[in-house]
Amino acid sequence: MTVTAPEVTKRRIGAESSETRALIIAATEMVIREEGYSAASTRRVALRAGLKPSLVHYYFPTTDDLLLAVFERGAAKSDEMIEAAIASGDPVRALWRFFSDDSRTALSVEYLALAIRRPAIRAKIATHSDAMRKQQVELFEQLLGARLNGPDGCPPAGLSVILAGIGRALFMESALGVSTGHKEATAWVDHWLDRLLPPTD
Amino acid sequence: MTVTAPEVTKRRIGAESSETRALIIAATEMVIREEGYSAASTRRVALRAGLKPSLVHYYFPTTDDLLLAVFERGAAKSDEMIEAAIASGDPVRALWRFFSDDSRTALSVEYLALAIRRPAIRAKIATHSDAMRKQQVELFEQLLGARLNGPDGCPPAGLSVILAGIGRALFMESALGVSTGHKEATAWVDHWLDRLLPPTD
DNA sequence: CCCGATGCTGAACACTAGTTCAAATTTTTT
DNA sequence: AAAAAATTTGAACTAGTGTTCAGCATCGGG
Repeated sequence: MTVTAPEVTKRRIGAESSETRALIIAATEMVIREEGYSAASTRRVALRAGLKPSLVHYYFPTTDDLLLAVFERGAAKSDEMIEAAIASGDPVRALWRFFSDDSRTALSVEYLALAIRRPAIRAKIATHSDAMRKQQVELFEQLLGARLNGPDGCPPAGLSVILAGIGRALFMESALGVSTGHKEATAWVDHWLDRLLPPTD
Repeated sequence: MTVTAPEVTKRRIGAESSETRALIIAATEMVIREEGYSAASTRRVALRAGLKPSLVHYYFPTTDDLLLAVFERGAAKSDEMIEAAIASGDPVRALWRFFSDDSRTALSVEYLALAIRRPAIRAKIATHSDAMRKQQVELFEQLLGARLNGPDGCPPAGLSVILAGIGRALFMESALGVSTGHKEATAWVDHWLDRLLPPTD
């Protein structure tokens, strides 16, 4: 007999499919949205979800496990939105709308902050960011190919960085309460996109 | 007798001019640089400076007081750098270099994060950001006035938002470990500035 | 009907943080 | 040198966090 697995006396963990588990993830996302990632402690999350802290740890042994799960869910949602944008009639502008969407950007900024301080999570977020960018590069290449080398042109990869960067800047400054120049920056992006990709009207 | 001031039995606070005070501020900035603003606790700062926690509180009754002082010092330094950029022969590119300077951007991103979660500090940071922007708008107006309305043009306020935004994006993504498209974005900015403001060579 | 798997709870431990304050120490003033 | 003022320290209190774990509850199948 004997043999079997040399399991290290694993602790019990709640099922992936559990409703409670989903509830915890949702509550965590809310907390992050409302109070920032640094408020996303297992205890606060528990309070928010109306559960006991130890139950949170039953589903997510460590806080990193929880945050990772939350990010994964968020990333999946964001991927869906991008897919939808790409599938739309005007993918570039849809993408720009995606980048300047406050609610999404709020989370993505929190994840970024999270990544910088949580090594365990950084890799996953970095990989996802990079994959998103590459996907966009391909899209831009197909869509704008010829035009990108014109005098107003911009390599696809640069375009992606620039749109994402401006979108994030607008959001972060708004959160701070600064908005000088935002109208102008937005108008410029619109204008630029119009030259790059004349509206088909 | 009596009368005098209705002082609320104020606690004693260390002198503004104290060396220890300066040391504490410097240590705090280091901690923020190396471990992020969330690591800037009075106790960690004390450890870092080789002092006792209570001494930190002698100079800065609350953590917000400390962070505010640190920000003020940082803002002053940043103002100096901007003044230097403006006084240089090529202010716009000097400013862009300022925005893409890693070491400065690192701090400014931390301050931004700080502001979003520390109401007591938000106002000061917001005011400073706005003042910086307005100063730049003026500069761009004087410098680029005519050209800004051309087909490639951009209102000065927009230009400031865009350069700051792209600079921050490049930094944050680098910190994360993502760099796809960075070369291209940087090259595009350089190219754009060249069209807007031909190098005087 | 019992039994094991699964879900959940309470209590506890170790640790970090902010803050206060009386007392000790050092420096400055007189 | 005595007195006053400024600086520094030690110890403590409060509060929050991550995490563990033994055990209670429940529930579906054998």
